[in-house]
Amino acid sequence: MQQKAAHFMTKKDAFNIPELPTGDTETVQEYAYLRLRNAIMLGSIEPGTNLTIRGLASYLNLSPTPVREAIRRLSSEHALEVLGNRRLRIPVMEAGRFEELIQLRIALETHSAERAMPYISDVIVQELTEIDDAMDLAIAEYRMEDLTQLNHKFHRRLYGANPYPQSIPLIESIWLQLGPFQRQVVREVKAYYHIDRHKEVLAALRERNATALIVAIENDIRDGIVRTGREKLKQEARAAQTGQS
Amino acid sequence: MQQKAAHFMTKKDAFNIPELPTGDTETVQEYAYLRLRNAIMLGSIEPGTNLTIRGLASYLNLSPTPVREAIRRLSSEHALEVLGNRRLRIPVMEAGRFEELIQLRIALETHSAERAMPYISDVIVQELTEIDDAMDLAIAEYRMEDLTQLNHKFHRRLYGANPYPQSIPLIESIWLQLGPFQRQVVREVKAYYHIDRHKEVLAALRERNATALIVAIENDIRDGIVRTGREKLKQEARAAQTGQS
DNA sequence: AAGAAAAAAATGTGATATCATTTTTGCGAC
DNA sequence: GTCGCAAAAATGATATCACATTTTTTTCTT
Repeated sequence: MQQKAAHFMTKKDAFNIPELPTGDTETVQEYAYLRLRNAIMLGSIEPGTNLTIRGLASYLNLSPTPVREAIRRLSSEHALEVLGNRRLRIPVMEAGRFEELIQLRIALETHSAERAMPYISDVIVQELTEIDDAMDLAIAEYRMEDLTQLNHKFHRRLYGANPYPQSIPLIESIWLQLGPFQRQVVREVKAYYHIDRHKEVLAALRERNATALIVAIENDIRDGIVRTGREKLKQEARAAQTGQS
Repeated sequence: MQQKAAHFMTKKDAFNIPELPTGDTETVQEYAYLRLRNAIMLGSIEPGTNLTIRGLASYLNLSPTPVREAIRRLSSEHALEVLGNRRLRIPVMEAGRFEELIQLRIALETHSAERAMPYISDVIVQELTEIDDAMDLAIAEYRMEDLTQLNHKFHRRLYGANPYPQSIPLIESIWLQLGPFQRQVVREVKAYYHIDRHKEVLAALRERNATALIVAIENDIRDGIVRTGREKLKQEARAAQTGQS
């Protein structure tokens, strides 16, 4: 079945990398980096797909050099794997890795929220409220890409209240690793419903209550996609066991 | 004064990047990456030094291309900054950043220790004991570079007991950011003495006591260089305030 | 001597060429 | 058909080249 699908699916149309506003990039390397990063985050490149530097370069109409540099950066952030042979791919999620990434995300984000708390001002709470309102709208209109981006913006703004937000790049690396899988889940599982825990986060911030904030952040992460994601991974494991290839 | 020093100090001898066994590298890019990484970690390149891609390339006897890629990776790991103008440098430590990095390190490493605990076996405890013995020897003989490397090896081995050690790359990024400053401290502050908290860590592991392990890890990090580092940063801040340039 | 303008050198970036290695394709034997 | 093998194509890695921009040095003016 898989082979049949691969038969008429050439490399060209195996993925569709969304374009990107070309304005805000200074160098081609950065453009390639941002565009590939965005594509990975949005799940535009199926995990497991074989990629090549030259293939991506010609797809993006660039020379291999800047693409290669973009790939080095993405591989440093664990957004993609550089396999020993001459292949690149977006890592395929595994149950054990998923659990570790979620736990790591909780540890990092609760820590960052706690470290940001002393710097929370009314202005920041207001900004966060506005982002949350935009999220409500995105949910209502089922704009999932926007929802993801707004969610990241919300968290980034919160942790970035700390004047030395050293943890943000690490958190973004985790987001980047979870992104492709999350999008797979959202795409495949129809019965996905969103529980908005940001209201809890905002309440804790308004009260300047650090303990409540930590709990709210943890709930937010857990309710995100964790349950549905676990379910999908269990099903895949079961399928692999019965219908071994 | 600084200018006078810079006068007879050409770019060539502003740093001395240690050589590296050329055997275990497959590509030139990786060699450059490992060698620069090692040099940064060892404090061979003074934070704040102006660097150029071509300068490093000619210093390492390589073409600019692989050096560029190595630098992209290092900049992704926040081991060095790519300044907008055409300059690279190792970031200079600041008090606020130092505090955040230490707190982040504690959060990440206690989390990782806890997540590794269920996978700790007698074999691993034995390996860790051997590394700790080697550290005692290194301290006695005042081999500071070896001590750093063995310390990292100890922690890596511990957290790596977890079959999905997703946190290790993030922790290594923090080490890389703290490394240059730590070496400055060790070099400048003579009255630095080492408190070995690894014995506590090992005791907690033998008892399979997660709570004690977390405390021991936190103590280990705190006792490392934190107090002395804080002191140096305070002194620098004071000096900058009085003798403003 | 000091500052401004001009010339020279250096730098980052990206495309291209080359080479060794790997992957894919084509083709004949069974 | 399918397996094996050789030819062909593709790929990653790196050096080099070209170009625009920036930095540094030199020269000229006052």
